[in-house]
Amino acid sequence: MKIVSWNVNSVRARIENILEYINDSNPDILFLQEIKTQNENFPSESFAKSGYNSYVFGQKSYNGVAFVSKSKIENIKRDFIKDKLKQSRIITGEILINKKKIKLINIYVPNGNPVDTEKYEYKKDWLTSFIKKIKKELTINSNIIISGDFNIIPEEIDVYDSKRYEDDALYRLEIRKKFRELINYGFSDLFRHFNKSKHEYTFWDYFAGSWKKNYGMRIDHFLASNNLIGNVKSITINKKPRSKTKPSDHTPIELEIS
DNA sequence: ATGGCTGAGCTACTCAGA
Repeated sequence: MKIVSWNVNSVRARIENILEYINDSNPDILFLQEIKTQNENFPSESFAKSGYNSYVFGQKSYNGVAFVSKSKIENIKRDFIKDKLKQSRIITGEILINKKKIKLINIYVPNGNPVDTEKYEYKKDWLTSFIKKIKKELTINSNIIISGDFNIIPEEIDVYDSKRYEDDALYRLEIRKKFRELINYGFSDLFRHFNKSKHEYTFWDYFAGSWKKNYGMRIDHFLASNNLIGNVKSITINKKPRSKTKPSDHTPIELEIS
């Protein structure tokens, strides 16, 4: 089974690119973030034509997450945590892989910049609530996949110039510690697990020729509960969609699991 | 090496992203 996570930076502005990606890559499930639209304007019909069901937690203009899936996803929920600002940032569901019930958690973590504002506090609080809920969730179901745009650069090798980001909400030590805390509850950062020293990125700014210069960062992640690592066939960052015209600033990360 | 792109909502310009 191929599961893909992609911050598309507007599902409507990106629909042609996404459909082309689906046609090329044939994913079973897409975790989308930053769909930037309300449920009623989500292009479910376009995905249906390609054979996919849509499960949407939208919001006007900003944020928004969705699952797009060939098979049905059960037990869809949009209230995994109580979001203080009522932003649409998490959708969860359940699937069966090899008769194992797997909890799917699709997240779009707040950016948090600039750091001396309430935006940063919101990010910290959000992560605190999320981690607390995950800890609780592990007592119910030990098979969990968390994926999405974490807006966290886990380590120095995950950004082209870490010095520049030391006081940035994506790389501040305090934020990276939250990521470590989550991992320490029993998850693996799958890309890093299978690529111990690779410098690969999932995001490049639109401006200043960032893509051409490879000034990127790895902020989109697949976390799997440790008991699922043996089921992972591959984890790949697919840079092709970032090179297309009218691209998202993020590129898909692809998980093969059986 | 910051905000010089980009998108939404709206239809002039702000807000947001990272």
